[in-house]
Amino acid sequence: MARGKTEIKRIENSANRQVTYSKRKNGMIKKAKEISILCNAKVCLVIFSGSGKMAEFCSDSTALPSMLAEYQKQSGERIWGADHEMLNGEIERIKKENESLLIELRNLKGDEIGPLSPFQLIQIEEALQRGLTSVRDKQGRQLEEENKRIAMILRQHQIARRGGSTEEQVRDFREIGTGDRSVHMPFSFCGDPVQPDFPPERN
Amino acid sequence: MARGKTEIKRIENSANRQVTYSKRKNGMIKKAKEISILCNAKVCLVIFSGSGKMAEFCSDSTALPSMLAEYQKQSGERIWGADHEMLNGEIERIKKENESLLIELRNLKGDEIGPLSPFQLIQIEEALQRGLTSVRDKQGRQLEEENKRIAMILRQHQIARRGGSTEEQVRDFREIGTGDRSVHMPFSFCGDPVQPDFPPERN
DNA sequence: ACCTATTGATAATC
DNA sequence: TGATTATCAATAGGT
Repeated sequence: MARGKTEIKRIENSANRQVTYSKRKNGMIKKAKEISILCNAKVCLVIFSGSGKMAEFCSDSTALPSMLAEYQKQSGERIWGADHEMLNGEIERIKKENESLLIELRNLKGDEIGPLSPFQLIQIEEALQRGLTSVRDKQGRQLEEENKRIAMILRQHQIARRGGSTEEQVRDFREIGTGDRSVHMPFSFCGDPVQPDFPPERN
Repeated sequence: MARGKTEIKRIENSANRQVTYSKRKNGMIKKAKEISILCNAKVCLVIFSGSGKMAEFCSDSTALPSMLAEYQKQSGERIWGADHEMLNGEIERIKKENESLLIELRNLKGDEIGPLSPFQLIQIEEALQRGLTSVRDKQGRQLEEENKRIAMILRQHQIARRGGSTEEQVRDFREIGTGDRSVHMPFSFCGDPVQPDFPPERN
């Protein structure tokens, strides 16, 4: 604007462009400050240079979110709309999935089966029966393994007793009963649930 | 800036303030346009007058969302953060809930019980047993009701036969066997699931 | 709104 | 970058 009228067109000289950018950027920020003070206005100014560096002035930075909300309302533009709506949709979807899982789970546990039809009840019954079979089968196999382990340990101790009972081997024996019960405790040691259909020992 | 130096302080005269706002607002928007052209910069300028009316200039309105994302990244400020993060948190929470429900459901169905401890297996077994009891109890009660219904209908037909068998009454009778099976079909008519612990008729 | 004296901004140059 | 300065552009106050 000085030393010759400035045409408003892209400044081709990169250095000049950079300098002009810097000056005008400062000028705009100054003006933004001024108008916000003089006229009691709220201003939000964000500038990105050609190289992507950002500068900003905001008359009340804490109010930026609500300003943007207001902006969105007044301009009708959806700024974060796409993102936001996607998330909301996702939540709805998952919640529904959740709900149906919960219902299925309750039904399997025998709750809220009041409104179910006989046919549905039969399906649930069959599912429960299959589950029970699987679980008991698994318990049976765990039991077998435990029995094998115990048998093996006993055998070792019999051998040890014949060979000469050392301190170490006695300690080994004690560990059987004091280990992590939730993992190593044989099934047959647990309270008194409904017993599986397996004989206590098969081999 | 003209006719006397302007102090940068709130203009108390409302009319003057309004005029100055209007002029400076236009000036700023012009400057914003100019810098965006001259320096190849991206500018987003949003101004709210004291009365809340909005004016804006944005060098590339379609790019506003990504500009705001960039703004958020560079400034570290959370623009839409509160809302957005809340939604994300919600999604995470529900997904976890979902996952655990799914695992529980699978376990009840006898799937993926490989890594479970004997103790866990017992709990599942008990849950299944309880569910089975509930379901069969329910089936038993449904069966009773069905039996009562059938008994009642038969009794009506016996009465009808004594009184004089009309066409309508015969049609009624046929409907018993062709109705919606999933709702009205007595349990005892269904395939051959494991039978409930109830006798076919109690009263 | 328009005008214009004046101030403020800034392009060119160093 | 920063300072200088000749110019141009913006605008305050009046109409």
